[in-house]
Amino acid sequence: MGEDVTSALQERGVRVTPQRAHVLRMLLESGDHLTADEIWERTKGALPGLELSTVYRTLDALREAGLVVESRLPEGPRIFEARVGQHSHFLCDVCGRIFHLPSRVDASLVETLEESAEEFEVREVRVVAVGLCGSCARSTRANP
Amino acid sequence: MGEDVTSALQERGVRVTPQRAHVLRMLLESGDHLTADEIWERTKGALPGLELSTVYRTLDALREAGLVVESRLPEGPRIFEARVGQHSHFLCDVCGRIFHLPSRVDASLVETLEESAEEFEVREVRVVAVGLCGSCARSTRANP
DNA sequence: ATAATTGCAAAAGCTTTGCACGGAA
DNA sequence: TTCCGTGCAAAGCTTTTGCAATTAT
Repeated sequence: MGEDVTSALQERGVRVTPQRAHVLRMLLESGDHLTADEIWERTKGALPGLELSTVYRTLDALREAGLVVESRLPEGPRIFEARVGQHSHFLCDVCGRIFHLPSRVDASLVETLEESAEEFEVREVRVVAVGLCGSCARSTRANP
Repeated sequence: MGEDVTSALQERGVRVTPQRAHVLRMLLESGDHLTADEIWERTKGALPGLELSTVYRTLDALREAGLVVESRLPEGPRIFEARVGQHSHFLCDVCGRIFHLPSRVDASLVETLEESAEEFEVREVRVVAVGLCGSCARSTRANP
């Protein structure tokens, strides 16, 4: 598994350092959307003396290499995740959890955009939908 | 025209102050997407001693009243605009200009989302598309 | 050997907050 | 009159940067 991370970095022409390998592996294994600070908290145990500024530089490098994606929600600091192929998010108002929209939804959104916004050459679409997730909707109906 | 701004504020139960009236009128008249700092620069002439912190508090009040909308692009500070009914944006990579997507595009996006993301109750959708606007696309083709 | 990366420390940028005074309702 | 909004000053949080030592290739 550590091998995978190392070769992923090498293939992208990114110099392999313990910091980059740990951060990337943690993001891949957790599958979470995390702030730089949270990533720091979760990796500094394994990397004595790791600095938050190094986390930011590491994330920059991973993002440039296409291994990590960064997003901004309506509030709060930036969040980072391992790249998984699509980037649209659903943010639950109540529990604060972040979901990926199913990729077919993502695809339809891009399609819709490209069909109707002929003036523009779309390179990238970032969607953040906000509302109630399934479980919060159910518990809201149960305890109104 | 100043009357309109004043009554818009009153109708929403917002106390009318010169700061709030000027900021709202400027946003309405310009139709621009502006950072707090830019709003400050554009209104301080008419409002001697206006503080940037007051601009932020003013924008908070106007946003809570539903008169102003705030967005975050992939980079840079938040931007604010007078509420116009839809909020999806297209950001040109080259010239940096921000466009509103046609509202039918907005509507299709929400529709697409609600049809396909049945798990979620969507309350709000924020879209930022990034790419080339019409005029930048044309000049790129002209000077490659 | 060479160039890139890190730790450390400091600063920069954006935004919020506490308090006392002045202004709107 | 009563409460809210503002100016002013300070702090807070997130992110970036300079530099010397260290490390990957």
